[in-house]
Amino acid sequence: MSAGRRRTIVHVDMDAFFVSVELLRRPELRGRPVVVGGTGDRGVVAAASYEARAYGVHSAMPTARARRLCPHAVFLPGDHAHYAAVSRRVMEVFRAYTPLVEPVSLDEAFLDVTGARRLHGDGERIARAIRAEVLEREGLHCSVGVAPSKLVAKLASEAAKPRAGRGGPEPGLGVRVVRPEEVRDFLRPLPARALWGVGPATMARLERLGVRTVGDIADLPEDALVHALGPAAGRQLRRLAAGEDDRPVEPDQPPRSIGHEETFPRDHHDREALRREVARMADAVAWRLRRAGLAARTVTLKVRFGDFRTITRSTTAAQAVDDGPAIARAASALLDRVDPSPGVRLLGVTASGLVEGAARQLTLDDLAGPAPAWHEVSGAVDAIRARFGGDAIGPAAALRPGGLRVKRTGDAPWGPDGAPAAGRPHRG
DNA sequence: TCTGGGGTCCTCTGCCCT
DNA sequence: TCTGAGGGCAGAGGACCC
Repeated sequence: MSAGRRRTIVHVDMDAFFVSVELLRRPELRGRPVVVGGTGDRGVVAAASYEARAYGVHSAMPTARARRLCPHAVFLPGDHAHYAAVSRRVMEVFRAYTPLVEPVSLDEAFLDVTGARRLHGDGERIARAIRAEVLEREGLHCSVGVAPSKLVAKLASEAAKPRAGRGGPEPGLGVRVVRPEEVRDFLRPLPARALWGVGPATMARLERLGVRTVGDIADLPEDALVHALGPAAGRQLRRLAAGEDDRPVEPDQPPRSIGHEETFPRDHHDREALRREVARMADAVAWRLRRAGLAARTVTLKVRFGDFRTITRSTTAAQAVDDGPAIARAASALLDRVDPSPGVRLLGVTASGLVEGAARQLTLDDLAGPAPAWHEVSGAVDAIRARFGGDAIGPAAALRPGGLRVKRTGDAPWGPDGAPAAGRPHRG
């Protein structure tokens, strides 16, 4: 974006999205406290209605605590596939105004409407039109911020949101516009925690410098921030506090990693049981990779112990893969480097170093042994899942107490022991 | 009170290569 | 042949976001 051209960025944030979608299916729950999220002993709240928020329930709170705070709330497990379908339709509404739509999550997106103003009117007009259209088409409310940058547009949409009052939801502005000349005055009184990148750890360091508000950060010398937070974070925070944010709206960002992790109802101490979980998760990750047309070079195993200590172990191979057995082999070898005896609470498998799937085919064709040809097996698995659903088929290793069955060597970048079979790529 | 699951980005360290 | 500097990558961990 050229410096001379003033941008108009819109941030749309759906109000209590998961809960609102559920209420469309179950209108009899309207006006009642509703909580969507993990319903097991170790679950957390994904979304709470404004009626539930009035009792102090909020997202990321352990479900057990939410139950104590609001025992008469309705707890729903959540239906991610359905929310994703609704989200896709909402995003299509946005794209009718501009092709520059960057989804942040299922319920949030940035829009660069700079080039759409001639056709659709100024930012505020576009924001109100989008709100009205989302409500008309999907029956969902959203809050919209309009500003010259992503940071301020996001904070503006937050300022436009409804609030949870004792007597129920209190409506917000719906649309909040922050004009360029208003940016500094808008930012200064906000809590420092409102800035992108300021979480609990950074806030604790800032408090030691006497910082409470965004204005306090803007008034600090850059040296002090760099000393407290490091060069990258310190300088970035100073710029944001001054309202300087030229990050573009970027549609169609390819994923950097695809992973799957699960917290177990009870801690696992047995390596073979964990190996079966690894095989299952590797298969799930591989399926998602193939659906995205991607393959991965790096596999990371994440282990969280009963005391919440979390470690990661990763390995990188020269060739990218997208089949479950190869990813499972790599992750299983990483698992061998971990002592599960203290009790494993969570296990995760993540694929990164992603490349387009076409590059993968070359290497797999080269490396796959005469039998089985795993890309063909994977294709068959995908076809079955497409027809009968994701649970219709899975890796035998995930079911059999006998553990992961290892293929003969030479069939993938990770050998039978899980070590990269083709060596490290040339470096330097 | 007891902490999900999906991610991104940054920093630091060690290693390898030039 | 040895040594140090510097760059780049891998691996690990931390912080953060929704």
